[in-house]
Amino acid sequence: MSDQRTDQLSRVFAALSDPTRRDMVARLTEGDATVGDLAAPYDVSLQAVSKHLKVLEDAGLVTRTREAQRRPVHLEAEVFDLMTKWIERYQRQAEERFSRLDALLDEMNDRTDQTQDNTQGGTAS
Amino acid sequence: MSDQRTDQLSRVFAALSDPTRRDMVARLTEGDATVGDLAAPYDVSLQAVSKHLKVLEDAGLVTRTREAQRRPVHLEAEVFDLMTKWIERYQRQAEERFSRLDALLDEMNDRTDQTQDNTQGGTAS
DNA sequence: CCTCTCCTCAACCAGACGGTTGACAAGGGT
DNA sequence: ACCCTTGTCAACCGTCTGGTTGAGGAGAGG
Repeated sequence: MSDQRTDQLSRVFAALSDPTRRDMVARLTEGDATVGDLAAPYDVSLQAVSKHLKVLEDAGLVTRTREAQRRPVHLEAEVFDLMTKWIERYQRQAEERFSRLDALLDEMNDRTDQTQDNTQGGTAS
Repeated sequence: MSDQRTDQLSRVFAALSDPTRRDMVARLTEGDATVGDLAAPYDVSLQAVSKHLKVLEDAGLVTRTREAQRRPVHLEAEVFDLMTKWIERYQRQAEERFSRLDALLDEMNDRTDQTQDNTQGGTAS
């Protein structure tokens, strides 16, 4: 299948399931940053931050280039589209089904009106 | 422990980071289903599916009601908004920064053209 | 009543995850 | 040359996770 050792979508969702990593992504929307910069706000070791960045990188959310001893981290915002597409798809489907269900219920109400006697003003949702 | 165990956004992302769970959500857009229905396509025990559903429920993506011995599972699509809002916010920010950077680079190019000559003979110390 | 269906709870296990510390590679600054 | 800054790699540790099996609760239906 299209499962290349856990697909990217899974990795993206997993990466963003950590508040610290979400925070880093938020920070990166303001511009590239070094590992040290990103580590500063948090009370964890630099190595931990390095690991977080590896997770983000493996998810394709981030790229790291080389600049002297520093490794500037850059946000790759296109990956967001992957999620948005997935979400929108099922969100839309759920809404469609919802309106179909509404229509169905309306129809059932109509039928009930025809076959059975209806109580007055029964505008049940 | 600042929030209630872990915040909902984290739980939602974590819940959707599993392909099986994403698949279940996809299936639920077509209508409510029982645990057995949901378990059928996968080669795992019913208990495992039950656990998956608990994760989805804790994330607020799903609700389970009671109907005889069965437990129909219902998708709560509103939770998607939580993610979409988060994503869109930073996606937009990243794009804005991108265009600002573009503009800045253009301006820098203009200035370079004015103040300096070309790369030739640049014995810069 | 007893049984069968549908599902959850509890215990357990292997592996992934987030964190730590220690060592060290890479590259300036002096 | 030396050292200091910046960051990664590796090993280790406690916890969470996804899976299993076994036991059992809640109803429908003989």
